[in-house]
Amino acid sequence: MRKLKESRRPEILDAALQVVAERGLEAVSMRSVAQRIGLTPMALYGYFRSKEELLDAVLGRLLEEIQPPPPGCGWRSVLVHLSYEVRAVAQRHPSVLPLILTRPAVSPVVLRVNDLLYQALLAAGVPPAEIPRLERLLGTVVIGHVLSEVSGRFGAGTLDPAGRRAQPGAGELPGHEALAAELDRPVDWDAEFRANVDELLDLVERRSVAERRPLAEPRPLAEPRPLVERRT
Amino acid sequence: MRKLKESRRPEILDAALQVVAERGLEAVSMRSVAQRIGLTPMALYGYFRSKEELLDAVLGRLLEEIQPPPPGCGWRSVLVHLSYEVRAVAQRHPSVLPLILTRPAVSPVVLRVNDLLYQALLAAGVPPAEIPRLERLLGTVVIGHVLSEVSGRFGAGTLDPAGRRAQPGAGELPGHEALAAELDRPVDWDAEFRANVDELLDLVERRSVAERRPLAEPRPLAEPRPLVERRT
DNA sequence: ACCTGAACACCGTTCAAGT
DNA sequence: ACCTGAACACCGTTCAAGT
Repeated sequence: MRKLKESRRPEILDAALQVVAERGLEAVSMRSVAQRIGLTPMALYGYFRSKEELLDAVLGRLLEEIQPPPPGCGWRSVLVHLSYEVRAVAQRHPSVLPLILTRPAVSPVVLRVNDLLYQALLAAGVPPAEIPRLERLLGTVVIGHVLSEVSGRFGAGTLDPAGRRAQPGAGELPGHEALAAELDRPVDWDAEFRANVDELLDLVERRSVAERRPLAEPRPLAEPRPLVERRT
Repeated sequence: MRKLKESRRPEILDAALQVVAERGLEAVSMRSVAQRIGLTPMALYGYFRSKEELLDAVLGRLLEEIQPPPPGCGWRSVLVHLSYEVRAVAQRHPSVLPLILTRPAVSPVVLRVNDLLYQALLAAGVPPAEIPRLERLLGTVVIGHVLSEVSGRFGAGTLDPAGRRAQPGAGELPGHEALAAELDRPVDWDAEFRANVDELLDLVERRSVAERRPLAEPRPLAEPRPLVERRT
């Protein structure tokens, strides 16, 4: 297990992100990434042990874009802020997202975001025994929503709602019929995301019984990244 | 756009599922699936237009394992039942799951499950304007939880909680410290899943104001599949 | 109607070698 | 210390042909 080089890692990750942005996640290959910065595919193996590791690092690189909440926020604003940040990062890099539920995210940034969540739930007065579960539920809802929105599960293909209802093999769909008017309405995803987060935070609030705990001042979530000249 | 053959589709899907079960999702290739039933890779293109289409069909095949709720259930039991069914299917085929959030699921089964959800929410007395969002939220939580559980996001790699806290580059983690006792406890995922579903259904119940609507008797969700002899 | 064979343009990764 | 070149064992898919 050789030691990995560090020097050009950021440059390589940027190249990978460019490939994803321009040609999609499946276009990312050791060959395509290497080519973009004038290297042989094999050169990348000095920096990452495998393609998997490279992709994990790409995901970590994205999460570093998450901004910490502004100082002086209450627990609820902290949670709202972080949810919106995650969604914003996701919308900036839609094609990379499928990685997030497929690969375990163990970068230091994830840990620090989780820590902010824990602190906020403590500050909300949630009993400690309930906090890990509520933190996971919150994360699941935020990530699940964002992923569904960005990668097609909500879209349900190209069929409009009416067409979907009339699909062959579907048979009788009394629920769809009763809700036809609602289902044909276009969806405001921004509003839906806000409503979901809000409702979950109500749920959190209802769980709080204990005495509240003060929130620490937030600090930057990631080290400032080294600057890299791009050769495009 | 040629018409696709039907005859041996079930046989091919079974072969694909066997490959996934034995060697994982990445081992599924036109070559490996074809080989398992004594065909040339090219023969599959008579039944599926591409590997993508084959994988979509595999996902559809899984969803057909979902059992409809027993007759005479109240709306709440219907929703609980369906959540547990989805989780059970997921646990039976863990490696196939990543497909579910990556590919839009438009099989007739999805439609019929959605329809049961709509009917249950109507029966619960939720105002129609709220139902599509709540249905999506429910789906997101169930699928998100199951996926996280099965494909590693909750696992967070091989590090135990204590080891994770001590990771290099993590810095100060006051939230983790305050919750150390809780975080070191092993998690009962069954209980956590039940608690999440329960809490969401409470949330649904709090949304119900209108007069309730009777539930129709549930019917089978999928046609019984044609029998296929396996040649192993 | 259903399937095969050869070919094309790709993959990730190993190993030994080059400066 | 950092990178290259050739090679291996794979991919999905097209096209023309075979029975």
